Amino acid sequence: MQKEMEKTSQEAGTSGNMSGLAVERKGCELVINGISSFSLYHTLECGQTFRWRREGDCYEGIVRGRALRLRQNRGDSISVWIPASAPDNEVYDILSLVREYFCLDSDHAGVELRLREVDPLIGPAIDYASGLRLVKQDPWECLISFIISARNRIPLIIAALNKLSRRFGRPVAGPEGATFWAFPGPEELSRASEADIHECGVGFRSGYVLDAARAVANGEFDLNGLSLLSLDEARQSLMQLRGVGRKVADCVLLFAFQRYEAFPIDVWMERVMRYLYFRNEPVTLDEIQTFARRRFGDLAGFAQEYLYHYARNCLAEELRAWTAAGALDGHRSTPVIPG
DNA sequence: ATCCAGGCCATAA
DNA sequence: TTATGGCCTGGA
Repeated sequence: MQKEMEKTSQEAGTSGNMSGLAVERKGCELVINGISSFSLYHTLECGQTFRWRREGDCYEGIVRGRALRLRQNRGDSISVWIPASAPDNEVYDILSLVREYFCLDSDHAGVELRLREVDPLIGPAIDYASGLRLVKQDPWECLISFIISARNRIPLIIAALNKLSRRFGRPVAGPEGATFWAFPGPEELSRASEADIHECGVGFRSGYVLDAARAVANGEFDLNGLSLLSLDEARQSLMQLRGVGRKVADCVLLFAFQRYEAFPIDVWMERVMRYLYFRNEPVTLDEIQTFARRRFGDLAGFAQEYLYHYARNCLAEELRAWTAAGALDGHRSTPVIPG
């Protein structure tokens, strides 16, 4: 096993991106050192995912049907729980899963550096959440998650996704005898009735979820095929699904298909962009989109996550006061006419 | 109580 | 093509 890990470390170090991961197996955990700028907290609590949960100083979740438990160590290092008696090949699978999901081999410090260079205003957001990485989510779970996110709140979204998993997903053995519930696949969900889904707290989006499940399950909608399309084509394709508009489509493309040029704009992003970049200028949503793509280019998605997370956690009061003061009135494409 | 929260859809001009 | 109202739900 030690040899296998050394080999892994070497491969990572010579893979062309100089990631230089060093992996070590220690009893029940796999320690991964030398990650290029990594914060488990910011990565899992910035809002891109919904189903990871914090347990003490660990985060637990399911990736590709496997239960994972992770902990951040000092510096850019994490530990991954592994069964003490796991054979080498299983440990290797877990390592591969974590590496891929968190994109551990990417030069994230370089991403942060480039963003700071192209935009001085984003500095504070990166200072606050340095190590925030975009993860590689399962496209199906990501799609349903963001359909449910429409006109909804995070605690309710989480509750709905967990209920769906508990009811329609498969149980997965986790650390220390714990049971995790995998998110149900399109086939499993397509066998549910709209009433079943509604009972999970999905609300008026229940029909959208069931439609999507059926379309994907019967092959009418090719989710994996999206990776072959251009960003615009893939977005148009996703938006043919009921319940999927521009914002939800961009979230799926960014979080599941690594289309880092995507820049999803929700109410928080609209507020923070107007506040930081267009303080007293009238701009439309489209103009904000265009501005972001031009300024951040192929790193727009990263910029979006830093700004979104920063806005919610650091600027909430400021933004509330600003909008309450009527700052947005008259600064949209169509001014509100009283009376 | 009324309002609103990580949008989208169906109408209407 | 762009502007409005309504929508499950539950917490303030």
